[in-house]
Amino acid sequence: MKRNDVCEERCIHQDMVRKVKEKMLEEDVFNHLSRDFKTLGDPTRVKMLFALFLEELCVCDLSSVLGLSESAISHQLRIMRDRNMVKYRREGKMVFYSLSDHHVVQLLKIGVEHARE
Amino acid sequence: MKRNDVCEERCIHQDMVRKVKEKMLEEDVFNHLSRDFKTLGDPTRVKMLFALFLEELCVCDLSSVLGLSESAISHQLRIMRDRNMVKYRREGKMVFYSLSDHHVVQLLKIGVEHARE
DNA sequence: TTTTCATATGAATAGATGCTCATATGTTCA
DNA sequence: TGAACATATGAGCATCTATTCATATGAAAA
Repeated sequence: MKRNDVCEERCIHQDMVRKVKEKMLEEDVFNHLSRDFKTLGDPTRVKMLFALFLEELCVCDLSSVLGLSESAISHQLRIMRDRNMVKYRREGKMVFYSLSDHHVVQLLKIGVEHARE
Repeated sequence: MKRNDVCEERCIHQDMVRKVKEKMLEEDVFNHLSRDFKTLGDPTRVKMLFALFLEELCVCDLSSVLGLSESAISHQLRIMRDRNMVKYRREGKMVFYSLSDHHVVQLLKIGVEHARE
C-alpha cells in the first residue's frame, strides 16, 4: 500500500512542508515561468534578445551578428514570437524584429549583472 | 570561395550590424547568462527555488512538497549548488538547503509577475 | 562495530531541443 | 506572369537532459 500525504513520517518537517505547500503557486504559473526562463536559457536566443535590445533588426542582420544561418535564426525567432518575447513588422521583403516585453529587458539586465560578478 | 564578414551584400544593414556587433558582450558572458536562465528553465527547479524562497528545507521536505523522489530532488540540488543558486548546511543526518543569491530572488519575482499577467 | 536513515551519485533511458538541409511562402520588380 | 529574394517551416539527426533505479557515502544510534 502506498503511503499517502497525510501520514508521512521519517525526516519530514510536517509544519514547514504544510506551510510551504499552502504558499506554492499554481502548477500553471510554474510551468509558464519555467518556460519563459527556458526560452532565455539558450546562448543563441539570449544573444538575439540582447542584440534586439540594442537595435531593431531583420533576420538577415541577426544572422550576420550571430554568425548563424538565417534558417536557425528564423526557427529561434518563431519560438520567441510564440512566447511573446519579440514582435515584428514587415517592410517589403524584410521583417524587422524587436523586443516586445519590458520584463525581458529587466530579466536580461539582472542576468547580465549576475553573470558579470 | 566563402564570403567573409566585410563584403556582405544582400539584405544586411551594415551600419546597424557593425554597431550591434561592437556592443555585444563577450561569448563567456552570454554563456554564463544563458546557463543561469536555463537552470531556472525547468518546472522542478523553479518550484524548488520558490519553495526555498519560502523556507529553508531538507531534501526530504522538498521531495514531499514537490511530490518527486528524493533522488530526483538531490540531482537537481546538485545542479543548483554547482550554479551557486542554493547553499546548504548539515545538521546531523539531514542537509538543509536555502537560496544563496539575491539575484535568484529578483529573477523569480520578475518572472512570477510576468507569468501572472 | 553494525544498523539505520538521509542524502548523494553513477548508469541507463526516454523525451526534448537546436541545427542543417530542403522546400514553401510571400513580397517586389521586370 | 515569372524571376529573385527574404523569411518561414517541416523533417531528420545529433546532442542534451530529467527522471528512475541501484548503489555509495556519511552521520547517528544501537
